[in-house]
Amino acid sequence: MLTRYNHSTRILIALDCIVFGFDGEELKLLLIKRDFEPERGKWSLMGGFLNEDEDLEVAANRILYDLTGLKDIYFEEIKTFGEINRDPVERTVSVCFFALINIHAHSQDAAKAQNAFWISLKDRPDLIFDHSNMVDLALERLRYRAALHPIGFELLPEKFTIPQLQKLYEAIYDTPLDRRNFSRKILSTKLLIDTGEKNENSATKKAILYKLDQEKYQKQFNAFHYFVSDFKV
Amino acid sequence: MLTRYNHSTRILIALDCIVFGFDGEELKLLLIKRDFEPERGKWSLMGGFLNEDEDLEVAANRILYDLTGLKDIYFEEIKTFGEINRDPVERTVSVCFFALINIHAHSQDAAKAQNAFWISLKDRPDLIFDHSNMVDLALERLRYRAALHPIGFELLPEKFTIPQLQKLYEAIYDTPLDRRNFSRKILSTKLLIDTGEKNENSATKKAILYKLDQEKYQKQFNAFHYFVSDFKV
DNA sequence: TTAAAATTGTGTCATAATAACACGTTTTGA
DNA sequence: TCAAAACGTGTTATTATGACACAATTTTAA
Repeated sequence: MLTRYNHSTRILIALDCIVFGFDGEELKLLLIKRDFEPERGKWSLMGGFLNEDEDLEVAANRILYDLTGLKDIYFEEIKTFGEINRDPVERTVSVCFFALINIHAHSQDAAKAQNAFWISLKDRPDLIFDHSNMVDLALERLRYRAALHPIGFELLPEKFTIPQLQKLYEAIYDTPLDRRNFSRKILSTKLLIDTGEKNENSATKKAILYKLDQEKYQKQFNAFHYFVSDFKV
Repeated sequence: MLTRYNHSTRILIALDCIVFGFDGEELKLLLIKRDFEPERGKWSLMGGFLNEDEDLEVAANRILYDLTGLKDIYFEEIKTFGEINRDPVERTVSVCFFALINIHAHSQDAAKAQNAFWISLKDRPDLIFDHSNMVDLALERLRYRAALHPIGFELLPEKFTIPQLQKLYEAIYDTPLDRRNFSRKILSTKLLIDTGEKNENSATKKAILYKLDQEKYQKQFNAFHYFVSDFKV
């Protein structure tokens, strides 16, 4: 009986995560200002290595927890990056994923401990290694998925208004949307529950606060469509 | 300057591939009857290990070439499987992908050398490790992608008829489709070019043979939609 | 030689979804 | 109290979709 495979190379496995947030106006990334080697002082994605005694999915959750203090974050694997020289220190294969969080609900202490900062997508700096490619792919995938599934809600607080939701979609697709058609389309999904409350922060007419119908969200995850001109990708 | 990462575990990286084919009636898988250890005599996916001096994508192409004798096969990464005990021999992380090929265009010698056989999806045997989960996920992903992008053509010969294309979609989604609406929808994409030839194999009215407009295929890859009841997933 | 059977190509129609656009309401503050 | 800004809902024309009918082609058998 075999106990190991012979003639094969063991390689470091990393995980790198694109964390998206939304501040009400712009889509943002939670990036790390590195105060450790290699590439100290440069910007990178949050990442880590897969441990010997750890499932890949568990490792992803660990890395997200260390960054945000949150558990059960919504995330999707995007792609595994495996070019020979993508990491100049040592051959490393990286499993890349994106996560969506409520920008106001994570731990400031955790972010500080990782030296993490929210950066607008439009202002994003160069990132180390192939991390900029990862962000490009993550944004593309976010647009793809958000057009087909109601994952945008993961970026909003529990209670939100339709105009806030529209601003989110406009940020994701970097395009203006018609207020009236957007409202009709979103309401037709029956995913929103009127909380009876209104947005008291508004300086003009206060918009209705809705929350997500969690049961329908699960059921209709695959039935939701919000095409924005064939994804604009 | 660092030359290696310390305190991290190096792990075997495998690649496993689900190869789909279409015989005109049914969707099929190219599976390996293992004549090597571990799990000799059982069925598995085609796979292999990532080499030290090899890009991940190059490795995928190598594995597909060894199995089919073909280069430039259409394939998509699905997911990286990384549970601790998924391979009982040794901790192995597997990058899983699916490939689409013309069932009649690959090398019989290559298949014979790998002990590979076409098996109908409906008759598929139990597979080793987590390979059955991989096939489940691959089928789901194929349905998802084929509803949004014209990848089904990768499973057909260069020249094909609309009824053949319809049978392919019916096999992918395991559901009957209306002949007239299907034809209208496919022709409206303008992706098909009438070759002027007809299918001489038919015992009744000979259908028009079309070929794919390669230029439009590239351009409209993201604009093609063929929803079948919200993917039925 | 012709009629039946199988299959293909094209057309119609009612309904649903979408995009473009208008109007009235609420709220604050000048 | 009235103007400005933002919100909620409605209308209409166009397009897409699903359900369905009919005529044309080809082989086979009467």
